[in-house]
Amino acid sequence: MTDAVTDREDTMGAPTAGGWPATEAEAVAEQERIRAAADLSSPGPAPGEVRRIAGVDVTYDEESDLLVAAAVVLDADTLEVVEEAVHTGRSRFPYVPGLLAFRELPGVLAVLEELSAPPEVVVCDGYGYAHPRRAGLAVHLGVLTGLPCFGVAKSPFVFDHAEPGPLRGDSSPLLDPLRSPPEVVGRALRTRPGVKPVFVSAGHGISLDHACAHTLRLTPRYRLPETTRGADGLSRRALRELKAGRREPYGAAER
DNA sequence: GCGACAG
DNA sequence: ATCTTGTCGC
Repeated sequence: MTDAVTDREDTMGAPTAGGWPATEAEAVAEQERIRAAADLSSPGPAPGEVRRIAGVDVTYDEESDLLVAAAVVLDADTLEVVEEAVHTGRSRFPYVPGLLAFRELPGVLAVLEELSAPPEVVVCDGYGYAHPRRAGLAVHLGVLTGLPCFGVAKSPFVFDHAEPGPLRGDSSPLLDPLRSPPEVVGRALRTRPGVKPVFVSAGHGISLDHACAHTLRLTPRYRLPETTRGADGLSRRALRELKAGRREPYGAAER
């Protein structure tokens, strides 16, 4: 009776504000415009040319429909936290593979506004150019903000890659198998020896080489960049506190 | 038609 | 994404 697409649209909820897409078709059309506006040729800032580098992430609560977006700005040299911000909102778009940006960006844009000054580079939790329409989260955020952005994802999504060498810094091309010949869209990068690689792709205003260099600078101890770890931790913490605060003190919640 | 599918 | 304890190892 209904296919998967219809089911997803049925879960999208109330009409959205600010011209945000209300359907998957609108979102796809918007991605075509985003792709056309992306800067994929600038080398952008290299490590050492940057002071403030930020990570952004969003955590969701299924039942309440609430979300918390977090931004953590690090000193690019020392990796110390220099600023943090959170923003609470409500989900405007469901998770649909290939349309993640429409779920995450309202919160991310809002939390970036909370910062005292814009960061010089933003690291996204997901993909950039490595996307079916070359318009992943990091591309989209970069186009909307004008900030250099790149993506570091934890899983290969729809792309292919050979196993990188075992050492930190080893990498292999991330390939889109749906193009002939397969196009290089990113890199599987080993950030810790013997540990599963991360998947880096350029977004906007920064090259893949620089994105990988930043990623290695941000991973002195763990697989994932400190920016991502910081933003993920902060958003989870903030959502947990928010839920605790909304609950009645003695479990007298239902009414 | 079916499975896969960033977070 | 989220549900979840302990456990092995540097």
